[in-house]
Amino acid sequence: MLGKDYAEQDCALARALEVVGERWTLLILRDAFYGVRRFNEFHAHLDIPKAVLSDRLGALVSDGVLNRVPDPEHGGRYLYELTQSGRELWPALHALMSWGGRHRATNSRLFVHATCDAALDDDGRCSRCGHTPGPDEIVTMPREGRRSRRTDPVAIALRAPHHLLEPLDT
Amino acid sequence: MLGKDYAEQDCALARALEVVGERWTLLILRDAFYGVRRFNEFHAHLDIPKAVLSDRLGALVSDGVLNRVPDPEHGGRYLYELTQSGRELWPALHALMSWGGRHRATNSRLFVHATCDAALDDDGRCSRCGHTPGPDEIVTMPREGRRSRRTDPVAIALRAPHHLLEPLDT
DNA sequence: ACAATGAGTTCAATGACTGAACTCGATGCT
DNA sequence: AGCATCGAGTTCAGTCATTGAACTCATTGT
Repeated sequence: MLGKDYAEQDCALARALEVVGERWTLLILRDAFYGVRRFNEFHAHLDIPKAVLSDRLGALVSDGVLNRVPDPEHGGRYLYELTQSGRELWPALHALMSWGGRHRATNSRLFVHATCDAALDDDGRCSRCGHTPGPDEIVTMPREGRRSRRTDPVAIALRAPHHLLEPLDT
Repeated sequence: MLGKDYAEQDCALARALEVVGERWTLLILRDAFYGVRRFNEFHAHLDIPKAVLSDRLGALVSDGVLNRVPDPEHGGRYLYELTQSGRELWPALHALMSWGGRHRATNSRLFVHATCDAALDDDGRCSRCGHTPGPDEIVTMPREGRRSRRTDPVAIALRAPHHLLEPLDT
């Protein structure tokens, strides 16, 4: 996105969009909430050019939204994990997903409050207890009969219910 | 944004981003919530090239997020107004603004539940009654001592408290 | 020792964004 | 009536971002 800043807009939305407003960035963060942590997993699940993925991950790290940490199991590799500030993007992400699910209906996923086992409403509130859980208390799963047609390891792992933020097993 | 779609992502977020994910689009919608309705007001407040503004407004209209209606006061002119589906983007917009205000603090604005006269929290909930009002029940105003340095008519009109969705008087 | 995999970087071609100049119809002024 | 102005765009050349393919290089796996 040419000129990714909005210098003349002294507005909180413009500042937020300078961080998450570029093409692919919110999809990368969605995957991060789903538990994707490796470069190649992002690449396989997103069909994004590697150069762009590399650029976006770097920007998110320097904006403090992701952390790049050494992979304890493989020397020379790194994992990308959401920081606290990154996790606080969950409400915005969920609101956009809800809107997309309502108005551009495709296979939207279900989000469930783990401790109540009850679905979240469009405002992110648990339909049983009324609280608005953070991502660490949410389980996601495909809706009935709406499995993704993708066949990459991430898409397959996400066919089973999965706790947000927990590393995917691919 | 090259290839603005995300064809291989069968996901509600991708569908939403195909509508609101391009550069400038969410800032245009923010202005629409603030009551901006004319081409030139958008142009003056956003510092966006006219060709891009024209393209974005057209796309939002054909995506059913804005309506283009004849201006009753001026023949040959049109007004852009949020449709119902456009208004339902408010929670997503508010969530992004809250995040920007918290993590990239600049002059974020205040949003108040009109019937309670109490501020909204980061989840968009009224701090007095606990409801999550829609944009038609919200008043926005600058925070103390945080007036925008912009001098266009829209920025000036927004220095006074203003009911969302109501036409700005410029 | 050799091939394969993960995690990138480099590069040419393509497409989007920018700013300035131009158009065209509807008021507004004299 | 005639002229300038303003709103709402369109056109266009130059610049910059995105794409996809090819390349690198270190680390496993066999």
